[in-house]
Amino acid sequence: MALSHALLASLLVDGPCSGYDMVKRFDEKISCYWMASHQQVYKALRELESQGWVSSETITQTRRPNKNIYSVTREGTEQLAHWVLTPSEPTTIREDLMIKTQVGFLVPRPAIIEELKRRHGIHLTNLEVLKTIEQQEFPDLPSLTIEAKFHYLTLRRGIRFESDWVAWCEEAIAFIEAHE
Amino acid sequence: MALSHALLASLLVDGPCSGYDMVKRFDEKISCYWMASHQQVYKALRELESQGWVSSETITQTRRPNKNIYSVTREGTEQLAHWVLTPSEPTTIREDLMIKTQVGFLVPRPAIIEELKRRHGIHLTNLEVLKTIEQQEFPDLPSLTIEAKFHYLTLRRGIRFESDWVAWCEEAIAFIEAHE
DNA sequence: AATGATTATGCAAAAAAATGAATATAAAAC
DNA sequence: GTTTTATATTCATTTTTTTGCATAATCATT
Repeated sequence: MALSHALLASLLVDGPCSGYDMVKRFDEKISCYWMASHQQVYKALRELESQGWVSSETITQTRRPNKNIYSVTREGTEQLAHWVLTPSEPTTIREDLMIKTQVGFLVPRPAIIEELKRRHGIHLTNLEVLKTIEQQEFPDLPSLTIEAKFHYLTLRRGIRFESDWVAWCEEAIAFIEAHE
Repeated sequence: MALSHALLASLLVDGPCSGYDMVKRFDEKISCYWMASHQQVYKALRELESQGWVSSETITQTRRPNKNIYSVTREGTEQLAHWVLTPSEPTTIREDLMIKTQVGFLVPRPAIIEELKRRHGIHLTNLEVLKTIEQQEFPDLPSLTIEAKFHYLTLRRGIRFESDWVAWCEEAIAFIEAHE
């Protein structure tokens, strides 16, 4: 189950946090290549704790509900390192938009163009966010620690991913509009 | 459930087929942006039939087990067209390799480099297959029917996707090797 | 003073996906 | 001659993900 490994990785790299904070980290989806609902995250953290891979400390708060701060244990770190050494296959692609593109001829041309433009906008926005982070947090690459360099590589993956979507959307829109 | 729509789209674009053939279409993963096991496919086809979105005809064979050939019904086509008109959000990314990259500093440098090279090889192979199809099946773009053009666009998405992975792997390998 | 957003966590059910096992025939490879 | 691969489908179990519901206090806004 890679979700638990994603949680361990985040706790290790970005520091200990509560389930609530973890959900926010996932939602921000920056440098994070996993999505999960809050129900999944809370459950997985409890399971990780019962396995001994994370430990939690309850912070009693008066003005807010109490929160459990989770940290990776030594055993959790070892398990994570072990998992990193196992090969992983490319994730299966499941992309609604590609099915829709395959049968785009079923609907009026403007409808599919509109959807492609909408997607173009989404990916362009994501791209701009990621590029801003790149400029602000990684101004001088050679000086980075090895940890930061690995973090930078995941950011680069995101930038490429979003750029690629933007470029494909533009190609697709132009191609369909050029038909006839 | 987008799996059922993927099945409808394939039956419509690539023609009626059996569950067995459908699994092969999925496995070939060319111009197909969905993955499914044979258990999933057979189940989904039965459900689609009970909904009336596909119909099946049993072909009695003597030298082979009998097979059920599924075709999209008029209602199935309408439903698919209707679904195409609904907006779809980008698929959530769940990529093991990115988690591993995030915490790549936990393992010896050569181990992570090896994994990146392995992934590079996988995507390079995929890319070559897709590029061959592009050249063979789409030599003259302007002359294509609109159906073929939409099909071409999904192929282009695949080519971009694999190219992007190849490029990132190369960038990542070079970047890590340049450290220190 | 009421409304909505934010912080913080949890249970339960349903849907979807992954995994394991099974059947049966026949052609092809070793 | 035996094993492997291909054809063709199904059932059952487990895991994972999604969706809906629930609680409860505080902070900011109208």
